[in-house]
Order: sequence, then C-alpha cells, then structure tokens
Amino acid sequence: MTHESLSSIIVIQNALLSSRFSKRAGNRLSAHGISLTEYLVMHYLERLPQNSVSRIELAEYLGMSASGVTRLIAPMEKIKIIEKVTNPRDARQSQVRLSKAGQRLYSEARISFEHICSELVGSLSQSQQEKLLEFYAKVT
Amino acid sequence: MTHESLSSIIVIQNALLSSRFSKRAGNRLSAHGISLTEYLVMHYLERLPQNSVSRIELAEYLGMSASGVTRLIAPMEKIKIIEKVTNPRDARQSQVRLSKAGQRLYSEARISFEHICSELVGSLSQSQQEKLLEFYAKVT
DNA sequence: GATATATGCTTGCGTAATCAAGCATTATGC
DNA sequence: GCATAATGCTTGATTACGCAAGCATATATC
Repeated sequence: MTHESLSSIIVIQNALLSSRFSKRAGNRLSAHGISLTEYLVMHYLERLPQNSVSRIELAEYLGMSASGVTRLIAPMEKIKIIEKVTNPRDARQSQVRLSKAGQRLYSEARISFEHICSELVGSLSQSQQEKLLEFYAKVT
Repeated sequence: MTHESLSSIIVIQNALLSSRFSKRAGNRLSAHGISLTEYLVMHYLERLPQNSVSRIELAEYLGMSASGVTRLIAPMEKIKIIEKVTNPRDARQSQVRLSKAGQRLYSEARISFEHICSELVGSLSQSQQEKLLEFYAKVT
C-alpha cells in the first residue's frame, strides 16, 4: 500500500469540507426560505453589470446543466424574486434578472450568510484567507 | 451595495470549485463503475487500522446521514466489494469492511483518481498544495 | 427561399441524497 | 428486573440534480 499523492488528498478533503460547508450554509439560509444554490443565483445576478443573464451563462457559473437551471429558476420566478426578460434579438433566449423583491431578500439573506461564513472560515487569519482565495483562483 | 466579506467569497468559491472537481473526478471514476462517494468509502476503509467500521462512523466521515450510508453501501455489498461484519458485542451494529475484491478495485481506481487530481490541482506548486491542505485542516 | 444544422430551453425519467418515522437492540433509572 | 430512553440501522416519501430527447427559434448552405 503506497501512500496517496498530495493532490488527491486535497481533492478528497475539499469534497468533504465543501459538503460540510454547504450543509451549514444551507441550513442557515433556510431561515430565509432559500437554498444555497438559490443564494448563489442571487449573488451572481446582483453583481452583474447589466443585471440580466441567459440561463446558459447561469448554468455555466453554477456548474449545473441547463435543465437544472430551468427547475431551479421556476419556483424563484413563481415567488417573484426573479423576473424573466425576453431577448428581442433572440426569441429562444429568456434571460433572468433579480427583481426588487429579490434584491431585498438577497440583502437580508446576505447578513445570515456572511455570519455563517465567518464562523466557517474564521479559524484562518485574514492573510491566510487571501492566500486560500488565490489558490482557488489558480485552480479554477 | 456594500461588498462581500472575504470569508463569504471563500465559501462561495469553494462550493463552485468543489462541484467542478466532483464532477470531473466522478466522471473519471465511472470508467471503473464507481461513483466519487463510493471511492471515498473505499479510501476511508483502506486506511483504517482495524479495517472495519460502523455505518455511523462512516456517515460522519462522509458528512452523510445514516440512511444515505445504508443506500450507498447496499449495492457495494451486492457486488461484493464491501463485506458486512457483525459486531458480537452489539447486535444493532453491522460494521463494514473492504473485501479483497474491493481492495483490488480500489487500487485500480486509485490510478485514475490520482491522475485526474493532479490535473485538477496541478497549477499549484508543491508548497502551495501543502499550504492549502493546512488551511483545510484548520477549518475542519 | 428551402433545407439542414445549431442553439436555448423544457420535459420525462432515473439516481443520490435528505428527513421523518419505525424497528431491533442495548443501556439506564428506579 | 421492568419500564423508559437511547442507539444503530432501515424504509417511505420527497427533493435536487443529471442525461437523453424534444420543441422552438436562429443560422448556414445551397
């Protein structure tokens, strides 16, 4: 039994860690009635310069399939935190935008989210967190 | 719109990254007929000193529920890569052990897994990988 | 312009996980 | 030593995804 490479241990630990993180963050967000994935959508949309984006781009960002995005967005539309924007140039596309209510919900949820995140990675110093983020950028 | 804290960006990037990692690793492992989660089970069992463990401990390691482990292990038992070991001290428990065939399968799958992992994190230097692993240990 | 192909999205179905409830078995309090 | 509680696991129902196929629209070829 030879021993594992560093890289494989990283991937394994990353998987286990991310599962714990997601569970804790999702738990906290459920108080606002949203899932972690839904939060990620709002986070992405909020930060867009043009504020609307196609489902395909969203899927790419989330690392999900197009069908996954369809089923993810549908209930968000129903409760009006997301709006459909038709693209006049291309009737196939229906873009997606955060509504006013969505922005409000996001800014509320963000407080909880920030809080749980600082708990989760709080054992790292500021400079360690910066370094970690650099590493993430490099492997992306 | 104030800006996000470092810690929340880390948690978000970690979620997105891990989703990509898991997909790529799972893809590669599917050539061996196993999922990433199944690989994690084998990885964990292989490295145990006593070589068998209760389902509860396994669930804890994986960050899964007990019922999740039940349904995860069942097919692995059926194809005989995992063996059930009854605990004479406690009839409620049924421990889990890697069979000979399981060990063989793991050592084959490991080659693929190591390969894809070194692709995934290969853009980090050795010392960066070590640092990353330290960070993971700290936040765990 | 008509046909073929590509693109954006949705739908049907399968899989992997969760939670809540339940069943055995073991441990505890009196 | 009997009732109650706790523990280990399984089962039923639900949820969140993926893949394959399909539909509508857009683009390319001729």
